[in-house]
Amino acid sequence: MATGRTHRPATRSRGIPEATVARLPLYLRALTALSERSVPTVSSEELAAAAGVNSAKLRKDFSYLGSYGTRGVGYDVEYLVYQISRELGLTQDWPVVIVGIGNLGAALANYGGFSARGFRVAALIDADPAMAGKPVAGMAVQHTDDLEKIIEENGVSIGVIATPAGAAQQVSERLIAAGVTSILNFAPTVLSVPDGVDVRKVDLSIELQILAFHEQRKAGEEAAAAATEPGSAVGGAAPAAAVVPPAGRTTAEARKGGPEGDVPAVMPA
Amino acid sequence: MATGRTHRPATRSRGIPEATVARLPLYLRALTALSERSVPTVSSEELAAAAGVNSAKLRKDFSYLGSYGTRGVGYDVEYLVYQISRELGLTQDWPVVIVGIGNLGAALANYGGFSARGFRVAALIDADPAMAGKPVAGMAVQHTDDLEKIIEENGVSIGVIATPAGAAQQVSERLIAAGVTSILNFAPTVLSVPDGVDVRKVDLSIELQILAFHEQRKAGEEAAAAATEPGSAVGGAAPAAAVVPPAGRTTAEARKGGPEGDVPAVMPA
DNA sequence: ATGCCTTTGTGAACGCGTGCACAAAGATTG
DNA sequence: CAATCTTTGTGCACGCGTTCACAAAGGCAT
Repeated sequence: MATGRTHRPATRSRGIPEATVARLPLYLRALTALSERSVPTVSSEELAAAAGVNSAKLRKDFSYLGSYGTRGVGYDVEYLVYQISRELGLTQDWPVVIVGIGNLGAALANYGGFSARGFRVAALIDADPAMAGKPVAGMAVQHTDDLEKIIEENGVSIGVIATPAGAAQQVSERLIAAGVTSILNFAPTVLSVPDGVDVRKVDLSIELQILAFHEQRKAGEEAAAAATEPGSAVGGAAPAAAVVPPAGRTTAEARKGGPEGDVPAVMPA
Repeated sequence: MATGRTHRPATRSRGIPEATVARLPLYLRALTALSERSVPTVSSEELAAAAGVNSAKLRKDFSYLGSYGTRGVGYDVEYLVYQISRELGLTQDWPVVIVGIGNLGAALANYGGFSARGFRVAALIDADPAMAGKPVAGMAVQHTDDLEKIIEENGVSIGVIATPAGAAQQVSERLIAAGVTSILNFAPTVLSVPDGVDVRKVDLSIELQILAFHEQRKAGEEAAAAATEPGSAVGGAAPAAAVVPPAGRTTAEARKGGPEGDVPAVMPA
């Protein structure tokens, strides 16, 4: 039910897999680019390449939306842009509030991609009285006291939290109480919200830590590979204590402690 | 996200599932908070609640790291902090460069969470000559011309891209050529990188679109529910339906009726 | 020591997502 | 119209991730 049509076979847009939904914006972006270049049609292979996914996956994704392709030809770009936009709800207007106008909040407010697709920054809200009235991205910052009023008057259902971690939970509660049902959280905290409220989080710190993990793993494998020369690989065992300095990256500080295999420093009783 | 890493069966005893890796930073954050409160031990149930996950999942996650718990008691907080930190590679120092010092790049540079855990901003890089030398977050911005030199001299293996979409691919190529093997991409573009390079993307626009999808779905369900009981209007913060007519269907003019035969009807308002 | 109580660690079942491979559908050409 | 070629749509199998449920393990009181 992209909309409220009740007569529609429930199998259509009701059950779109979450993984597919997450890729639709990707397809939409690629399609928009094609559209601007006035490309009339595109094959699943081409579009998949542009979106960085497997073509079979793309076709399956589109099959959840309906049969919008033409065999032997491909997909009509304009038509697909419209269908995906509609499915994602981008044919509507979504007023959004940003709470917490610090460095990040201000950057988000200035971000052009916001208004690009149906999203409109309805208000910027900050708890600091000194911020109130100040113009950010051509818009006066409003004080947290008016949060509820702003939400209700503008019919806001999506809120963006860019406050410090300590304030995030409370802000989310106020947003939700005022009627917000979707939150995009930039604060490094786990928000606990009632059922029916969607939360997506963007966490720089976590992303970096995940990258660091893989980076360390790569360094470990490199070291292990280098060690393959002398004695054969250690088999299924762990990268062992192959604490060989990463090849080619010997600059900077000497990496203390290898990838793994060093002895635990502390082991409490 | 990550592109490469297809080989490597990951069947290794040390092979930690990707999903688990993604949660480790979450656990670490919760554990750090406990540590600061001097809590000595924590049960899987408590920690899981703090991290917002299922306790069985948490125990299984930890089981990949080894048996660090004590039955009947729980996990030693300090010890676990250390183990996870080590596993994530946070006991090392990770110099990072941020490329693209616009609103977002500057916000990232000022973000405290960076230096918090082993990550150190080694340099801020921008293509605008006017930016060169300017201080941002207490650090002079450097020009893109010196990118390669900076990477090599500082042994940088992680790069953050905060440039406009158009510049991102080229920047990534230069970073990779200079030795970077992990990229955190904030630009709204799909980066194509060689195997062995990890890319994680943070895309505000995509997150919002995913939220919009669910928001629309919720509104549709509400409307459908309301339709069952005629009379009651939809309350809440559902945005006004501003349905746009289908874009010009140039090529497939005389196509079969519509998407599913229906023109986007306005929601039962 | 013995028995009870708490909590971990994990076997097993299930569901989701992915990718292969191919038949069917439509365009296109002769 | 028939043959051929291109590309979609999808059945199927596989692997990963999640969750349940429980036996084993350790602490603690008696």
